[in-house]
Amino acid sequence: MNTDIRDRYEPRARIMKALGHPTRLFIVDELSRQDRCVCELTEMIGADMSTVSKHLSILKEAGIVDYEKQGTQMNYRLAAPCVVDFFRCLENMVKTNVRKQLSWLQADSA
Amino acid sequence: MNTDIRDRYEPRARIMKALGHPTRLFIVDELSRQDRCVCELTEMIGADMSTVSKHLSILKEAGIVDYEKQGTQMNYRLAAPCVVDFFRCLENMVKTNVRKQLSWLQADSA
DNA sequence: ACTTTTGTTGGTTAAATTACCAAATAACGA
DNA sequence: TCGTTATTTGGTAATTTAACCAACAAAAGT
Repeated sequence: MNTDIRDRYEPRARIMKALGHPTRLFIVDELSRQDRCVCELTEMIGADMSTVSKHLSILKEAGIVDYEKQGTQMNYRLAAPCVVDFFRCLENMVKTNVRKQLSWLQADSA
Repeated sequence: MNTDIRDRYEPRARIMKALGHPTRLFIVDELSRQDRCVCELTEMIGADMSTVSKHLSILKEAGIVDYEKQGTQMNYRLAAPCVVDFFRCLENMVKTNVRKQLSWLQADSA
């Protein structure tokens, strides 16, 4: 692949990739409402804490979240609120996709 | 992992994941300027045409692009222009990340 | 009909991702 | 100091992704 293109788009791709997992998308959504520690997020998500911690480090690495140590807890917060602006676009796309799938189903049964 | 969360966020995550690759990000950027056939994109990207075709099918599956057959060519176009609105946010994040890395480097050398 | 151009699909292989458990680290409180 | 709570890191196995080549399909021109 063209090296220029890779180098130019790779940093942006890394951010998108960080958002490309349901758990991490949930975390961003939740942090847009209020700051949370790892234990709270782990409780909500229902996975191993080490798994959640790794998801958070991916988001941190991408510059999407940041944290602050408070006692024994790590308080995570949204560092790039602009990502949430994109969620409305995503939701519309999901709706469009579902409508499309529905129309395929109806076409098949006809 | 909590099944509800997965089911709720998975469709949105799939769209983000589709955008999480430098080649696909380039394609979206290029299609935001003008429609292109697979051969043109392949030429610009410099990868195997089958590779580019597969990238396009991932973007199509996510509802990000659409195509129209014109003779022997497939003309791809951007189906969800709102994704491009997010690019400015991405660019700012990349800049912030680079600044942060720079400050780490300076802190190390000090 | 035959060839060329344009694209997609299947197969294979290497690399990346994800989840869990176990072990290590750090701050607190008894 | 010792044990507890909160969190990260390392290791491992299963799954997914991505790239190439080869084979197939469709439209166009000769």
